[in-house]
Amino acid sequence: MEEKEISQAVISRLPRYFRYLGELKDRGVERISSQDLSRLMHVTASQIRQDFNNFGGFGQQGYGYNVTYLYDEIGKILGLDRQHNFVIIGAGNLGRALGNYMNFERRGFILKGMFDRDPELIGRRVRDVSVMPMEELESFIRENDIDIAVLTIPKEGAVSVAERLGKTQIRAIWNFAHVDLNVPEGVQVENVHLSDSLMKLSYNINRYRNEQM
Amino acid sequence: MEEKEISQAVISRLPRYFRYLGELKDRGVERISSQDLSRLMHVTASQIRQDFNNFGGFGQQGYGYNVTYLYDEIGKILGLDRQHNFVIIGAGNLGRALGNYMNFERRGFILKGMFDRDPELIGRRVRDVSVMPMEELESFIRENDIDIAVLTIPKEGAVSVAERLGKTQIRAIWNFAHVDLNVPEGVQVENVHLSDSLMKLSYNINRYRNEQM
DNA sequence: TAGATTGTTAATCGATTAACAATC
DNA sequence: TAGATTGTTAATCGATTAACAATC
Repeated sequence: MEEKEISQAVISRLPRYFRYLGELKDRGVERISSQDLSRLMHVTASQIRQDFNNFGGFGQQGYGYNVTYLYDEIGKILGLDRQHNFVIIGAGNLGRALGNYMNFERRGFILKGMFDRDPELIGRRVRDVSVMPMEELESFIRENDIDIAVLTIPKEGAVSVAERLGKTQIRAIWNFAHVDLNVPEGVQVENVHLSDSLMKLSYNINRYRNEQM
Repeated sequence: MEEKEISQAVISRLPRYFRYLGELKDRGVERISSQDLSRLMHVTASQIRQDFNNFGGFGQQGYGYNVTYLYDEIGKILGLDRQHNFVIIGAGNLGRALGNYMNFERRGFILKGMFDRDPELIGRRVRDVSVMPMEELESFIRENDIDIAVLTIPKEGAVSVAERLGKTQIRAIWNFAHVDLNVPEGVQVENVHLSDSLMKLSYNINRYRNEQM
């Protein structure tokens, strides 16, 4: 295919484009120019055109972009036209919250199983899956075509579980544990470090306070 | 104080430094050079020194950095030496999960109250606070010295709640709703868009798949 | 003192913005 | 056709990395 690598800065912006285009589509808007979209999203029109052109032109000179077409194309780029089966490892509060979050399913992310090492939680149901013991992790992944593992366990256990996952067919780990994971190349890790995010918030509160003084 | 603005790129890296330094501290390590830290964290030593020097020198030539001192200083920069009182708005699965997450308290973030518009949930207890009705939001914020609001409600309600919050003394919104908020200047918004993060993960899975072909 | 390592300036790299020719 | 707006090249800006003099 010989495509040049797209920078992660661009990728990070795609979900936001996707969201705005989805809203425009729902409102029945048929076409939009990069300038109108730029005003709506508070980014430059130049950046919008550059971003889209990383993937080949989606627009038409003198017309703009067809909303539905662009929405679909970005969806495809993000892989939302495929089904992704996932398991959640860690059936605590956060794991159950994510398991219950229905919107993922709408985007093709299907919860297939949940795991926990706490015997208390085994058998407990979250939507239509029940919590399984950690011993069954590898066989379940193998037999259910799982490609994403969501890690919602404390950081102490996360590193060794990630190591186990690295030996399976899993393609990606969505990591909520507050630790950096080591995985074989080819396994994607996307970190959601909530306390990092909260600290950034805290910095910005205090920065603003100081600027005012 | 006349300080030059620190870029958000630098700020985003501080919590990770803080985490690694905390671990080193716990392991009893007294000093570390930028080079050793760079190997540990897989970033360049140059970046580490540049980052720290944004805030004035924390190190000593020929010696390196004192771990405890550096840890404390970064903590102060992040505002972790102050107490931040917060409320959670939205007592669903995610709101309760965040409310139960004890580690925030260790960093000075104290849960003071929870709110929901669902009468079913009013009075329900999460740790030592109970869920209050939305009508009480403003008075509670005023009377309890709240400076952070955590938004864990569906996107439909989030925009109007953010508007209400903008009129209070609140200094920051930690936004889990999948929508961009409009707030007065001086109110910080830190977004945690989980589905954006999942989409990025999805992109990277498929990118890697394509590269192999 | 000599060696180590920072703080800081300079060079490079990458990402964003501006400009405009191509074209619908 | 004329006007609008993209696709794309060039210019600018900012962030990262390299280099080295200062200094502990």
